[in-house]
Amino acid sequence: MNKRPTIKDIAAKLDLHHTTVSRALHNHPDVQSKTRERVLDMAKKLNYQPNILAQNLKAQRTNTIGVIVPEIKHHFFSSVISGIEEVAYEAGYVILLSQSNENYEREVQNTKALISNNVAGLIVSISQTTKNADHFKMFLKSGGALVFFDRVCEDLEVNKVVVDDHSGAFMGTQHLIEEGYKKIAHLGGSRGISITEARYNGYLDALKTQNIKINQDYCYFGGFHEKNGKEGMEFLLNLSDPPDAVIAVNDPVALGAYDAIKNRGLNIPGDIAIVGFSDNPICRIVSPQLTTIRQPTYEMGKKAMEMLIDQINNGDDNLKPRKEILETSLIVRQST
Amino acid sequence: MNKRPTIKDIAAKLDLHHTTVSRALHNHPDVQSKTRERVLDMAKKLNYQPNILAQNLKAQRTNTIGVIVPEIKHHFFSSVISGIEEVAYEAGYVILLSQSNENYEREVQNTKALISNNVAGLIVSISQTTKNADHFKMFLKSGGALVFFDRVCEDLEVNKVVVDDHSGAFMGTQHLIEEGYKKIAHLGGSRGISITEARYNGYLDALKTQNIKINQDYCYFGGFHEKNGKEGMEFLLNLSDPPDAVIAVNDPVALGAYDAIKNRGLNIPGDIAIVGFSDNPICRIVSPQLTTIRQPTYEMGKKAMEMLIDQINNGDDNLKPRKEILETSLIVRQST
DNA sequence: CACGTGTGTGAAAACGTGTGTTTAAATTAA
DNA sequence: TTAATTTAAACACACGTTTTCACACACGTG
Repeated sequence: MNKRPTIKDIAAKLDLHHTTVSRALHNHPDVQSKTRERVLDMAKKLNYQPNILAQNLKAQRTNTIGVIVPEIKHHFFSSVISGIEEVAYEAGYVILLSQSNENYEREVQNTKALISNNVAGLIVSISQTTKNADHFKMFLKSGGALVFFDRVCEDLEVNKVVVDDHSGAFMGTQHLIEEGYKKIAHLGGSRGISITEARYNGYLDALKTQNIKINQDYCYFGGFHEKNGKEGMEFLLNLSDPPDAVIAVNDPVALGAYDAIKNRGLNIPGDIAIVGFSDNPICRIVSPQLTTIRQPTYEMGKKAMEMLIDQINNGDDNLKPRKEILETSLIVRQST
Repeated sequence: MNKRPTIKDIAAKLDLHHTTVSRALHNHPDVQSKTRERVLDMAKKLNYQPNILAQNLKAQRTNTIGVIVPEIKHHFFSSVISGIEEVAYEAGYVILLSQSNENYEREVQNTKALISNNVAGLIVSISQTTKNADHFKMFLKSGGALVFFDRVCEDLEVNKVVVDDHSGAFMGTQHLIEEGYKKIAHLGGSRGISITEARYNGYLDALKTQNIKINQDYCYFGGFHEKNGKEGMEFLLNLSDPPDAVIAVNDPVALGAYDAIKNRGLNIPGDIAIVGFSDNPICRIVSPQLTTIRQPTYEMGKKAMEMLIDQINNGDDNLKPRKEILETSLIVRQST
């Protein structure tokens, strides 16, 4: 259990001052090349690794990025995290990950914990139950760098990365209209969440553009999980005049709808067509393969991290925050 | 951009010494209850959050756990991470996440970065290309706490959490035998990786127990991805006497095999039966639904974190490391 | 010889906390 | 009343690092 060596240990071995060692390790010009070599050799020999804690305390910043997502295990989020980590790695940052489990209190706890850990910045997709942004405001007030992705806090003036939810839902709905479906329903997410509203509006606008009357019974709002989709679809099927097509707020919800439809012995897309949202890998595997709106998840993570790094480096407080909108694309498969 | 308040700020406002503030915040008995209250009030008023960096530097330990996985976006890993995070959160730890992308050099880099960040412990599933454990030995030598999960380093004497891979593959193979399949093949992972070997041996032993001759042509070793499964299955189908059943090293590989089989216009399970390994949610959604060996992924993460915390708290160096083996179960669906 | 100019190194302070020890005041015991 | 004890707060130092400043020495120049 020999402790990690420090620059003082190196200094002692070489009969130098630890200051000199510090300089040697940083290629400071004031240190003789011969001395530098002795230091570097000894550092390697002792397997010296700098104590980042001490470095950070001294420098008053860290190489750590906090990430808060609702649920790690969802493909969408883990894929975004993957993108974040990739860029973070390149840039010498390391990510502190936590999940809110869609729970507001836990999101607040996580935020505080990450702030306490002096993260250089925060990348967040907010939980379904979060209606209040005080914990983020607090972070911003103390000069923190924050980027939201996907589920953003619309009324907070910070950098955001989203996909073009409106246009995605618009495309999906339009596709259904073009395919000749007349009674198009929408399985939405939790009300008040940015993506729920944007996708709902995309759906509405596509119908309006084609002068199709909007039937409020066809607009169901549940949540983002499979079971919400199943419940919603059951509700729709129980209507006296059930829809012949559905566009869902995301793929899990669409697959929940699959369940409900198959349970009734109905056929997709014969009886009911379905469009998902995200292009989860499952889409290609289910039968019939699910038509969906592809979101560039990995790119989203990369973009979010790039924006954050940019913000950290050019900490210009009065810089107008940007909202990066990534394009979605319609992937037509067998379910429509 | 007002800086975060420190105990010194609180002390200055109350005309106290910062150490008194420190003690007040920690309920030290040497501080008057009236003083303590004043301190707590001021702390709340200034929205004081302790600087964990400084605390950790002082205490020579952190509340940070490093996690290294091959790829975050894989359901298996993200689900394990979810379990890790859950227990970590309960215990006041926070996780530093990095991915090796199945690349040995990157795994080494990640390990070093995490060590530099003074993690209290490390939870690792090693990359496909890792044949050398020097980076972990280095960590252990300096007293680090390490737990491996799933893909473990067999020759390192540390805590491990694995599923009973042998018994899982045994069950799966036996199930195929019982269903009457005679020509059972195995699509394995990368040679040398613990789970590859354990599952392969489970397959072999099941055949031996039933006195079924082992055909080396039926044992293909690729990797852990879908494309490896597809390639492997194509190889098997090209044999002069192709198998009538396959047990794969994991679900993605099994699904890759699906691809190859469907491309040939063959029927599952009519022409070829398939058994996967993991019980990825996709299994229930593909058609035909995939028979698989369920691994308790979430529990695996929880268990790994619990073991790690245990090790950190009872830092008994001469404690014999444990190998926790979680039970697998056979989930019979439509593919067999 | 006095001066300035580099050059390589050491000394000290700082980042925010926590702990062991000391001091001053308040309380109790003799 | 004085000494002994308890209490509450302050002080000094440390964690590992970086940085500012100062110093010692060698060198060449006027």
